[in-house]
Amino acid sequence: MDAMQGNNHDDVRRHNLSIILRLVHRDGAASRAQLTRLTGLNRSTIGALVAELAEHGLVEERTPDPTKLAGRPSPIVAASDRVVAIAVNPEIDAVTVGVVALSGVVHRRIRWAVSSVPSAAEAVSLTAGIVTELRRDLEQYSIIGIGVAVPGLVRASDGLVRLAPHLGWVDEPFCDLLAAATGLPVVAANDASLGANAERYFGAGRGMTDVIYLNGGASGIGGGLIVGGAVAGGLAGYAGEFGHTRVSSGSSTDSAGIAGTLEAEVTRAALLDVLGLRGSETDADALERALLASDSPVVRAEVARQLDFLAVALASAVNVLNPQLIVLGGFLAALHAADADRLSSAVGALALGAAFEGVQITPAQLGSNLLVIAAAELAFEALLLDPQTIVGNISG
Amino acid sequence: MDAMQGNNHDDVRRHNLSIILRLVHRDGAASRAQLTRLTGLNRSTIGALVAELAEHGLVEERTPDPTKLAGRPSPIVAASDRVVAIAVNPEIDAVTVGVVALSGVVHRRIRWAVSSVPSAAEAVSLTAGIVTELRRDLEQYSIIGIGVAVPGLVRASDGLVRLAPHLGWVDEPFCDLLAAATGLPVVAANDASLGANAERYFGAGRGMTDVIYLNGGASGIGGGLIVGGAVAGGLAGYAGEFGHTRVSSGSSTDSAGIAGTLEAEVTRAALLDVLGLRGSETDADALERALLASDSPVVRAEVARQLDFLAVALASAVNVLNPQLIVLGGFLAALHAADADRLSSAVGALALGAAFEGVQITPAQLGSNLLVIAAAELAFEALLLDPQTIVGNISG
DNA sequence: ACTAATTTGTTGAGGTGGGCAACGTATCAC
DNA sequence: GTGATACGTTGCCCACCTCAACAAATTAGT
Repeated sequence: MDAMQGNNHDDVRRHNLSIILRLVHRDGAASRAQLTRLTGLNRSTIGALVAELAEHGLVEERTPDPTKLAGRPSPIVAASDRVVAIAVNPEIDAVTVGVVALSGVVHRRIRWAVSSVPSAAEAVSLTAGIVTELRRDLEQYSIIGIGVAVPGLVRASDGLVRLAPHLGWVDEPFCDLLAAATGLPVVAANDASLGANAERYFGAGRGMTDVIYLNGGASGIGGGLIVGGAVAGGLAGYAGEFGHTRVSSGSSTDSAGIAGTLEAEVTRAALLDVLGLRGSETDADALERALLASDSPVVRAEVARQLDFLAVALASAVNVLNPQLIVLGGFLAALHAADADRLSSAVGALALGAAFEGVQITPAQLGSNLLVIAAAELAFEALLLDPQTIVGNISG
Repeated sequence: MDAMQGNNHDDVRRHNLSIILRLVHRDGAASRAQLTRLTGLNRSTIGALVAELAEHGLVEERTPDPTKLAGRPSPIVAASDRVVAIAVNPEIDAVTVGVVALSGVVHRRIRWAVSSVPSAAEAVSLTAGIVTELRRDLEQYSIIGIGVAVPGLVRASDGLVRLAPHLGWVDEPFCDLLAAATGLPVVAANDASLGANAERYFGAGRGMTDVIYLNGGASGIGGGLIVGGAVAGGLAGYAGEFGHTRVSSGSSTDSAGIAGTLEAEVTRAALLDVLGLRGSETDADALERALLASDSPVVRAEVARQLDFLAVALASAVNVLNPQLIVLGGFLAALHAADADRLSSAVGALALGAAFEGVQITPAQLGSNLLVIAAAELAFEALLLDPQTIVGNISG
């Protein structure tokens, strides 16, 4: 019952600043007049709030757009390009570091390839090096903090990486190490959960409150949930592991050693195999093109097989969560593109009619910027929650 | 983005009144001193807020408990016994109507048996009759409204009963009809979702934020979710249908005609069958006693078979939702009691280690009062959200 | 029993911040 | 130009929370 907190006047101010900053961050620039309508606040209040945000450098006021409407034009309020978060995404073959502005602009994206799977310590020192370099270039920018998208289970309470199977990390305090190395606040979460959130705000699920996101990677299937408008993390932040849902009575096992699961039956490797492609040379787009181009019955059969298994997992999720949107990323997007109708009708046959009513299945939209935007969003969260306090602690 | 609302001063007052009323409603009576600590508000503010709630008759202040502590004793604030909601639960063989006070006391529970499955119109007129009767007895009570727990899918936006398979109701505007017949505000939701909420606040899941609730009834398995501290309804309020999760490749079908689902494999009827019992004569307790008393290998095998299938569904749910508690009601509680260790280890074997860490599986606690409390809670929600406004609209 | 210490209710003053209304200003239409 | 429209700006008001001082009710110690 810790959420049972009383409100005082400071909370009102904080909440109102938070809402305005969120609006211009998530939905893009808006005129002051639009903000008054969206928030229901008085226009004099909006004026004061925007002035305060502008004073802190969080938003900028631009000259009004010509609107062809009568009346005094309203200045455009836009999230700052100079307030940035650093996004980090360690993977088996590279560490990606990005710089994303509060305005949504991706200033930089640096993919630093590594020859062998990086240990946590290596990833920290590599990242810290890149960050030091970046800070020299970003002297007139304000760096809010670092957000890390980890391909594994991250404990929500303290950012400890409990298990990142592909990286071989177990109980690595990546956050604390990186914070110590850079002196910046660091927050981490599961990559797929962050991806779900990013797609919800900036991609295919814009404005939606109940979204299921599944991402198919080279080594497994991860996912994230938006339930009732909030990222569902579960007790410890491990929610969203759709890959280990049982979908068949087969004996092939997944990365966790569990048999008959989605991750065991639906794999990128099997698709590449029937297509005669090499994984290392085939990105998501190439796979999709190859699938669409092929008319081999073997390929079609494998696509159908995988789609039917995917449908089992999705149908269960639809029954349990009654989402309005299912977003598929990675090779699952390619699979979906190969035969969208089959997937949709298979899910429809296995799900309750009412729960599936109005459910859309779409590919992810954010592409290669997804995890950069997603991780930066995590770092921005503290600022969006409390613009006044956070901005006070930043150099400038 | 409709949730992007600004806060003004009225909202502060409303929020603070709401929080205090919620605290004394959900966690029982508390002293003013405790309320100051829990809310973080100033004690003078608490005094004013409690006085306002007391003036409206929503809470009562009692003489302090002897606490053995130094200092001036703090009066106890308790939710009123006289402010009540009416709970309604239509079933195939009866309509149950209850009267529950804001204090949590169940004043009445009337189970009106019917000889044939009631139509929506019959259930409405039956309920309205009982309510009229009750209102005569409850003249000095304030009736907040009516909450209905429906064994089926209820559209969240308007309370339309989309589908209640066992009752044979399709698109029945039960809420509107009952509201017209009684003149009271009526809200409805799925019985299992409401049950999950009630167990969370008043039963096995007290104070928890991520709970999965599954209820085994005579004709199927329903469920509800608490995700991140809120009831997860999904887009239209249909979330929680665990019964149709696929758990086997068998061909037996469930009530929706889908094969190999939890509801098809795990049934009360099959348990009664191996026990040689009649369903109509066996309530949940009797079933549990019979299961515990039996040492027949046939019974043990059936219990094991059903538990293993239940484990498949629960493991998927654990992976996806990372809950802290799984609550089992109805015949699933009996099944759990018959061999709790088998269920727990089977789920553990199929779920990711980290996600299953710390997950408890327990039987439901609220027993026969569950749905009465659950439905009343739904009716109370409007009052708890805005004590000032709602109480103004009530007769007294 | 009396005093000291402790905790809490009560009261009145103070201040923060949003609403409001009047006024000023920038655009469009004619 | 002139009017209409829409919006920013300003000063005042007020709701409501905090704070500090004081009063009240209890326990512990002598």
